[in-house]
Amino acid sequence: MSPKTKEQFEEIRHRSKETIKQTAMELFAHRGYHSTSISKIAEEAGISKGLMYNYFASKEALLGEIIMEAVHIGQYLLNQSLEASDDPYEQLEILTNNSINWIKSNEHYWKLLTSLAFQPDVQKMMLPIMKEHETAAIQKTLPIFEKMGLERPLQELMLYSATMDGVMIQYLQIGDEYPLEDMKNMILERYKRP
Amino acid sequence: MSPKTKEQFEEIRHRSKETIKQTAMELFAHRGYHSTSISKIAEEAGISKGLMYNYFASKEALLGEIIMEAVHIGQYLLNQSLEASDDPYEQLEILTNNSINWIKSNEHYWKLLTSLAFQPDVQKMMLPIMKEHETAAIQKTLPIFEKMGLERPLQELMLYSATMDGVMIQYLQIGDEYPLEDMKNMILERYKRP
Amino acid sequence: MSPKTKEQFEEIRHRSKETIKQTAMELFAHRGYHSTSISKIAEEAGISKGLMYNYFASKEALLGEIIMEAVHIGQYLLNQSLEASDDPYEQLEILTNNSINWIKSNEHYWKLLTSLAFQPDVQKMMLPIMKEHETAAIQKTLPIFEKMGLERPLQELMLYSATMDGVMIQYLQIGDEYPLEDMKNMILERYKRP
Amino acid sequence: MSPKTKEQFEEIRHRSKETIKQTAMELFAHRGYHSTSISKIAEEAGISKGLMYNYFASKEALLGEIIMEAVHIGQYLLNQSLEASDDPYEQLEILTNNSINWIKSNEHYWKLLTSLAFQPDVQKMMLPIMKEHETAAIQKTLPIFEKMGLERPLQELMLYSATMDGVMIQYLQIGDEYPLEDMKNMILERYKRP
DNA sequence: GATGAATGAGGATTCATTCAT
DNA sequence: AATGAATGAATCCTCATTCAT
Repeated sequence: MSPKTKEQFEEIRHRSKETIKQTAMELFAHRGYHSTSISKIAEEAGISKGLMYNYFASKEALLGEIIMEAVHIGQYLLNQSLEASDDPYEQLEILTNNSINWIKSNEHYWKLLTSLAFQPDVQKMMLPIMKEHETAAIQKTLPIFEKMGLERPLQELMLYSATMDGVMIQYLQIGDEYPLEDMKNMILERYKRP
Repeated sequence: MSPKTKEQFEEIRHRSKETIKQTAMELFAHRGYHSTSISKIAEEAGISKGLMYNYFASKEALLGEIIMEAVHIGQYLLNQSLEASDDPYEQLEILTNNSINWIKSNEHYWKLLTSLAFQPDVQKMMLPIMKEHETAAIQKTLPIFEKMGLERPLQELMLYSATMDGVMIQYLQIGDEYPLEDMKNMILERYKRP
Repeated sequence: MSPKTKEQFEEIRHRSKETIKQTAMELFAHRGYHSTSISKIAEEAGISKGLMYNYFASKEALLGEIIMEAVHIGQYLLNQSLEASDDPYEQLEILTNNSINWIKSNEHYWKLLTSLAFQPDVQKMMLPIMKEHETAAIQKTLPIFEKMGLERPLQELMLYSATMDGVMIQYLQIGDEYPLEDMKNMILERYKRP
Repeated sequence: MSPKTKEQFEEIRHRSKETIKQTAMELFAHRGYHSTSISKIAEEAGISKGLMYNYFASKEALLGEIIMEAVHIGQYLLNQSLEASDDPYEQLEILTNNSINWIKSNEHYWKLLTSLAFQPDVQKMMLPIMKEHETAAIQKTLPIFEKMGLERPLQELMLYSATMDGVMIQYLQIGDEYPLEDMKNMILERYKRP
């Protein structure tokens, strides 16, 4: 008889949103953003098409929230790595380890993000967010290479970042056969304390 | 007025196909595969929608031919680099230079290819081709690193390849501000004749 | 803390219904019946969507009640005008004045009613009510023109009514720039005591 | 074997567009703009839903073209009436006759236009067109009342126009039982040569 | 009385593809 | 070879209405 409390509604909303986001993320990652229909998401999430729109204003908005979540995780990961130590060599090792571990256990996210990063029509929406995030990431990461006393720290950072990107991308393409650990060790070999 | 010979017809057909492929490629690269309609391609190429289907069985087939072309160019590039010298250090330098130059002057192709490579729905179609090509490329490139006398030539090749991929991808994302030459030099620095 | 009496419940219920009706009426008038969603009405009225259905069986029923209210006001207006005098010239003057004043101070109602009156899909529902009301109105108004001793009182009534409708409609379309008073005076000029 | 000529395509296009416009106009008039779905129009016109969009960019664009057509007819009617004579009394008589005859034989158009004129959401689109047309109509019609030597020609024009609107609207509501001819004669009675 | 989550039918629109000429 | 009209399935999205609490 008594109506549901605000907290109950809050709880329901939260759970539904998370379910939808999770389902959508996996589908987007597996089949591509454009090739995943709202119908499919709803079906897979076990809800009605209409309910989607109770939680997300549009397919694009849903994607937006998923991306934001990934960006925030990325930021958290970076911050955590930097805070774990003051020594640049350790920082880089931790950052590299964290990144690779995170990728390994969250392939979905990265499959999705890379697929989006290269789709021109989606880029328009992601680009501002990504650019901002990237700038912040560079500013935070650059000190590592500066403290290492390298000659051209920015270039070193860029090469490190390109290599990490390349490795991750190839891992995503190839799968578990990819010698991720070997690659990681070879990368870290380069930035060893002299 | 003279009736066209079979060769002339072939020639016309070939040129039309090239025009369409070129147009489609640019549109795909600029706007994304899914966001580019057959109508738009036909319009841009100055032909009718119907004629498109005279040349290509489907939108997917058109995409397929574009991809194949890129793959062949990649193979040609690799072969050329390898044939230019017997010395592994020179070979790698030439290969690296060729790759980077080719990317710089054919951004369209690579934007498209990378965008496709990460779209799961397109991957299904590309993957067999790409896998085969990749295997062939590894077989051809591996000797370079072997001849260099490196400890683990395959891993070195994979890291080289990942780094090149990462650099190219970042260049495509960032554009002319990206220090492509710097990156190239830093990469080659690593594989210097001892 | 005293339990509410039946009358108090009735009173609360009545006030809630009035609030909803008023809100709905303004939204319908401003944005159109089809373009106004139940959600919007509920939100604007500060209640839940579900509660709406506690008061009104459907969107159509809500509309129906709004229309009925307007019809009743029209009837009241007409009766009041007729009762104010026995002299037909005075009666017509009062009726004309009342009508115009009422329109001026209740634009919402009339905007809505005219918009509805011309929407074929709504007409089906309104028509019986309107027809009945119209017949009653004619029966009540006709004596005015008969008492004036005009040759063809019914036709005179119809022309009067058409003119009033036209004036009101143009006023609703044009707004305060419309010379409503001038029009009124010109109309009354025609039905002056000889 | 030979492909269709440009003229043939032109002809087909023209016929299809007209069919769609005609069908849509009748449906809009009978059932209301919002209550008429593209599906229904296509079905009634005997074509596929998709074809609609080959000819009209959207439902709204289709409506727009129908409205423009009506506006042009109105302008033509007015011009023709004015050109038929120099005598204002004759001009008004011809205009009145023309208007009423046109309404009688084109109920659809006027049902649609009046229904649209009062739907707030459609108004946004129609208003600029209608306003412009109205201003032009007033400028053309005003001289009639001026030449008649009436005291306040603009007001007379407005009352005439309101009356005509009212008569037409009531005719549309009531149908053939409405004494259209009587009304017309009574109106013209007022503007008789002294 | 009261809430808002959930439904699902229906609507506008897009687009790869076919086909008569 | 060439055209573009025509199709219809699929897509995103809206919204009146129901219902468990």
